[in-house]
Amino acid sequence: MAKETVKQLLEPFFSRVLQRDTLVADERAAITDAAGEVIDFSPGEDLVLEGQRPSRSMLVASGFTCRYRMLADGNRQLTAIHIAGDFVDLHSFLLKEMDHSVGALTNCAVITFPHENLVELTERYPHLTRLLWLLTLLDGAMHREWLVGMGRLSASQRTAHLICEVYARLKVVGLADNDSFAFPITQATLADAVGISSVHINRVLQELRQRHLVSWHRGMLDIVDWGALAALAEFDEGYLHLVREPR
Amino acid sequence: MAKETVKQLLEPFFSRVLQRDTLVADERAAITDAAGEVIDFSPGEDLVLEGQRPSRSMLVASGFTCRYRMLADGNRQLTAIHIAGDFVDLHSFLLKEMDHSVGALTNCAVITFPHENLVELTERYPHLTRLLWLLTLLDGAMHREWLVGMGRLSASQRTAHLICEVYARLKVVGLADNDSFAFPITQATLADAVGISSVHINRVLQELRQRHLVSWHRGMLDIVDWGALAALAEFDEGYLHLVREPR
DNA sequence: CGCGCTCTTGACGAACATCAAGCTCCGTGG
DNA sequence: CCACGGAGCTTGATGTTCGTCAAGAGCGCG
Repeated sequence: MAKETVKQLLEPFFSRVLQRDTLVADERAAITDAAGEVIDFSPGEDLVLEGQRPSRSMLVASGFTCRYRMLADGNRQLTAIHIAGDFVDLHSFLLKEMDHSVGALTNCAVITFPHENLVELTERYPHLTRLLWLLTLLDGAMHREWLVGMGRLSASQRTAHLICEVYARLKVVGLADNDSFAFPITQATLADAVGISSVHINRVLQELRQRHLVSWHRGMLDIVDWGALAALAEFDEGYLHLVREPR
Repeated sequence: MAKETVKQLLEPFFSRVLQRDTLVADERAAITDAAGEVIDFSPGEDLVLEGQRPSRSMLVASGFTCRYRMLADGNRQLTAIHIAGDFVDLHSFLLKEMDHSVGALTNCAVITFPHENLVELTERYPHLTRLLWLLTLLDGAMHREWLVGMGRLSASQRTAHLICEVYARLKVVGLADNDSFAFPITQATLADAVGISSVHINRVLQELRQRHLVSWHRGMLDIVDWGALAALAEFDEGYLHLVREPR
């Protein structure tokens, strides 16, 4: 894989990082050099499975992926949705064994980072290490936000919240504008993210449409009334920590 | 605060770390030296509040604490319960602003680590940095586990799961044996952790007692039938990553 | 044209919230 | 020693949210 191509694919990642801190040229180069193979996945394919011990971590260059766990009764629960610029399993670098699976929701391209390269980065670049660490802390912050919603918000509030979050994150990597973005996933997948049945997500979406908060057609999601949507969801983007400062 | 006292208070922390990796003497000393003031808290007091920008992170030496968020309707949702040996806000070192509060559930003692000392640790001790990082990844793993439960398990399953988790974690720091441990919190707090009402947690606990899974009296929790409890909760301690290996 | 996947709808039931009241336990002060 | 008060626990009645089951409609794709 040509280095120029990798640089291109890493653009969303650098956007995400530079939204929170700065990088010197040396650090940028070190990351680019640490990249390995690039892999494509189709919808429904798994990037990595629960129980596996990956020897590399994966960063989404394009498309949507999710972390999920299956339960005894066959139900599925997503714990994260990942977009371009996100590491999906950077934590496996230190946790070693995957405690969940990662699946592709759409066609997507993924950049791999061999763990031995990551070890070297952490040995040589303390500031870069803190930035990689920060990215996993952002995952944790999003987990907490989902957790609060799961425990105390209604199904329509959680659905609204998820839409707000995905929109806010897509904006950072330039994949959303005019209150609109491509969101080509099924209602069943959305239900698994929100923690409700696929029948109920359908009724929730009808409610959100009837209240003129969003419209969602052929994989394009339009936010009709951002203020009302965010108010319903009690959405406050603070937990995304979109502030550039020294880390 | 005498250094010997700090060493003593750090014992649960070292137990936790040494359950997952090894530490050389130099690293152990560096951590001990990085500790600052020790602070005591009473039940109901807050260690740190949402929106604050702490200049130090706190490690629980004894007692129980929790992370929580308040919602518009006055409801509360816990996102973590912390025991001796846990950092409650190590993430604030890099996230800077707290996106949730941390409260004391019982009397507790807390060791502080000024962020400037943590920066120095990360500049000088790459392996130690990875271990601190690992601890925040464990928080993330627990968040995911709670999330799956919130989305797809019943109230009694989630309650059983929480009990299993707390028990497994307390064992690591030597605070549980004979299937029994001190758990001096109110039913209302437990309800806020599980994401249900205080009326319903009461009924759930009655069910768990009647099914001879646990008993809970005067702040002592006894696990009567671990196998059945873990089966009900679909509890598998894998996500706690209790395996010693090089990180 | 027909097949399969996704979306939609209605009827019914289970899980859990809310409201309201009474109870137990335990520390405090007379 | 007992009366008092308050926090936490317990119980019953009732309503809402959401799950499950079952069937059908729309739609893209071969």
